[in-house]
Amino acid sequence: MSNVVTRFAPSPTGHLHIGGARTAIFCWLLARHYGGQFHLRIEDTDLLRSKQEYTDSILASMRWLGLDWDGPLNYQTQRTELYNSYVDRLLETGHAYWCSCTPEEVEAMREHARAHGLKPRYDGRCRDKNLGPGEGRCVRLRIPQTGKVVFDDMVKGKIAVDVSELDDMVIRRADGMPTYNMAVVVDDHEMGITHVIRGDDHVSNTPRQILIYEALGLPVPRFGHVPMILGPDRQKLSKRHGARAVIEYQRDGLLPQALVNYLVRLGWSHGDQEIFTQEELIRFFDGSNLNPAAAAFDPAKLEWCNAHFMREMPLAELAALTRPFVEEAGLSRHGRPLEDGECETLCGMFRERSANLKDLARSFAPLLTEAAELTYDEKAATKNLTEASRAHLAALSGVFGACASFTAPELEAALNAYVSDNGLKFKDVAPALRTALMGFMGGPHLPEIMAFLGKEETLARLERAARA
RNA sequence: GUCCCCAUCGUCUAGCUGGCCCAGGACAACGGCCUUUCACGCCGUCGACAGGGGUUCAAAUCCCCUUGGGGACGCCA
Repeated sequence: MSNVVTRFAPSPTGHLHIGGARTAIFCWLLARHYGGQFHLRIEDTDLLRSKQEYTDSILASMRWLGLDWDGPLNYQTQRTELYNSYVDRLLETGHAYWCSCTPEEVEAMREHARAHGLKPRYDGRCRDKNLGPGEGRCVRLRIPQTGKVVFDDMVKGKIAVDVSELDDMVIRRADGMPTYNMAVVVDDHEMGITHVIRGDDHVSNTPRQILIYEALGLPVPRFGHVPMILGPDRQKLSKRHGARAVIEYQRDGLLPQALVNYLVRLGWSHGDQEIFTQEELIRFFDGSNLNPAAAAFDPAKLEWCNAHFMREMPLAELAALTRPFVEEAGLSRHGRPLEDGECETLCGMFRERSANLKDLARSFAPLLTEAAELTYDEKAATKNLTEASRAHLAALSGVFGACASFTAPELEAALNAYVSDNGLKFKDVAPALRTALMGFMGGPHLPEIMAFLGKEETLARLERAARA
């Protein structure tokens, strides 16, 4: 396969959702795999619902996901002249004709057909009237009366539809605007699209579009219809499934590479491999191994995937991405923003305990409040801050106070010395120490916590807990 | 109603040129190990070829039917 050109054609009537994002990813990967081109086309012909802010949002999400596109952005509006030149061509060659039927009349035909158990379709009554343009007249495609439209779908295989299932569809409305199928064919041809990958709700449009290509004498591109994404309950995906816009995942602290990885695996596979780098995705995604069955969206696996990437990525990178969430959470250190090094240290300490950047940032909170502000988990305090353990905390305050450099190794050595010198076991003091330092039974290793807190803050926490 | 598409563990899937599959991996769940805690990690358990007919020495893999899902039948996109 050479010279692969794909496209993603969203309508700017909302933010980019995960279904569209997955389609875009597939298109992008196919183009990148074959060293071809990936174009973006904004289908904004729905004037009422299309908004510039949605176009901007979709573009922002595309960039965030790392899906760069080639060439200029294409808008469908203000190309009616182009579309109509193709319609004219069809009219001239006899592949299309003017129709004076009103929408009401057509609706009546459909009702009639339906009532007789037939396929509701236009009966072609204006086919041979040889009408010209006129008020209220639309243009219809003159489709073959017999035969089948057959195409080999990249994901579903051979699909055949008898032309009797189709009718002479409108390609130009009475108001002069092209219909969707007409515009898509013209655009895809003009853009040199070789592979059309889209949601499988378009399979039934495909034979119609192929008929237009054939009437125009244009080469028909390859089609690939990917199944829609279902909710965890196997129903059509909706907001209540936690399946939202890409921008929302971004706000919740998901990593784009994790979302991409998860979405790609939903409907595509490469053996048993679960985690891919972008390079691997490009190398392996050749348009095969696409699953023809619909897949259910699983938030739990997405979360696992994200947690995985958070653990694997370079710490400095993670820290840079986490910082905005720290600020958003209103966290600071002694009233000043975190330094890069501090943020990185905290990320290293907490990253394997969080599944997204937002939670990661929030998990820093216990280490960023003042000793007096730290809240104790009631159960932990009752259980661990006993009279005996409080005495240990007071003693430990002196032990740590004597540490000069206050580094984790030094603190660990001091703590171990205290334990063994007093004939204790580590667990005789650890729970109390943890409660005093974190406020609850969770978090990183004790010496690391103290090293980050620093001598003053550490002692303040020990003393406060010892008094409690 | 008509047409099109789909069908392996709860979920994502491997398998699909039939035998290596009394079906493999991952997420989730559960149990254990590690461990001061929470996690991570590691080990293990539970768990599926929708049903019925064929074809074949042999079927998850091929064919048919049934059932169950989904989609489409607009001068919407």
